[in-house]
Amino acid sequence: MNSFQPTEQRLAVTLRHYPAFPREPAILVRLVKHIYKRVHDDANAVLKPWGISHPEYNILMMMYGTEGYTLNPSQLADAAGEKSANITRLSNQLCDKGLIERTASDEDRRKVTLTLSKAGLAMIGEFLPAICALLERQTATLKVAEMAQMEKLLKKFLDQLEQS
Amino acid sequence: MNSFQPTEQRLAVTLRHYPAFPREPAILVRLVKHIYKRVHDDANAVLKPWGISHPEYNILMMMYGTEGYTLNPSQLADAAGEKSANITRLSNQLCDKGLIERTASDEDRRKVTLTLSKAGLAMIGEFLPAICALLERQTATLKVAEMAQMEKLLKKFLDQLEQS
DNA sequence: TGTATTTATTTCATAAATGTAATATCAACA
DNA sequence: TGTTGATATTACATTTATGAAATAAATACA
Repeated sequence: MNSFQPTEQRLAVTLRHYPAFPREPAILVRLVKHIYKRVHDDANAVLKPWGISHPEYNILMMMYGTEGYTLNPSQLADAAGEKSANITRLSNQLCDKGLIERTASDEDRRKVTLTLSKAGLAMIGEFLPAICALLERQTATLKVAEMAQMEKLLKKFLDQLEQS
Repeated sequence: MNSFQPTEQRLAVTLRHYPAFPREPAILVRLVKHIYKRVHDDANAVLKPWGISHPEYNILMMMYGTEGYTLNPSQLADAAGEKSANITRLSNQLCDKGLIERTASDEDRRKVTLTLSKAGLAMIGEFLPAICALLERQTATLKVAEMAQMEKLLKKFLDQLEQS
């Protein structure tokens, strides 16, 4: 019934061929992949009317979530989970669209300061209702306690990933 | 201490700016993104000695997990969660490397049959121990019950994503 | 049979992501 | 002060992913 079944089915066969294969970890990794792809596609679809992509949205939201709407590329890379080369490209795009502004920092001239522009702030105000609706829809059947539980478990998973 | 903190911190500020923003759903989506990136990078690193990428690995494993090691591109797209254009490119690469074979189907000549080659099967046998070790490491701190719980919750999440 | 529809796959143009190297500034300290 | 090493950012080349259109075979059915 769901898109995961073909994947899960193949894992069962894999286990018959290779019994040492760790089923649970593999299931989790594959579920995460499926979910990520879906979430990514959905976000792109919702954002299309504003002409921005999901990664661009993430950048904008990380700036929106920063006091003063200002940070520099390396902080942005951390917050958005993108590599620095991607940050350069994405912030160029957003500059071209007039949504953020780039200025050289005075104290440390290696640094660059990125700030949300008025237009960027305005656009966020426009698409946020659609994004909120999407997020609500995507989790409509999940109970609050389930989401909290998932958050806890995913954080533990991420922690372990980063240590290993 | 972990890479998610900057992201979570920004979500807190976002909520002050825009209280209607659904915190839990947003947290989950961002955790999934972080986890996926990490898992993807780790797998690429482990597979590098064999000269294959994570998506190529996924293709090979979906074939390994199929009776007769044979399927056609559209089944493969479903199982691997890749778009069909990607399947063409990836299966071309794997053909070039001699890991899979492509033949025209007799019953339905629109279809193409992809089969794991002897070399492909052999390579899987070689890298599986390293992959198993990776999966075990990545989930070392997770208890069996926690993984089972996460599987259940992630499946429910994915189901909802696909219906909305 | 002939025509229209649907399904399977690929091609091609474009966009997105990544790794590596290059550039520039800063900090430390002899 | 000058030199060294570290850090921040960007540029460039390459790989990877995607969407949309093209091709070709199967199916439905008038």
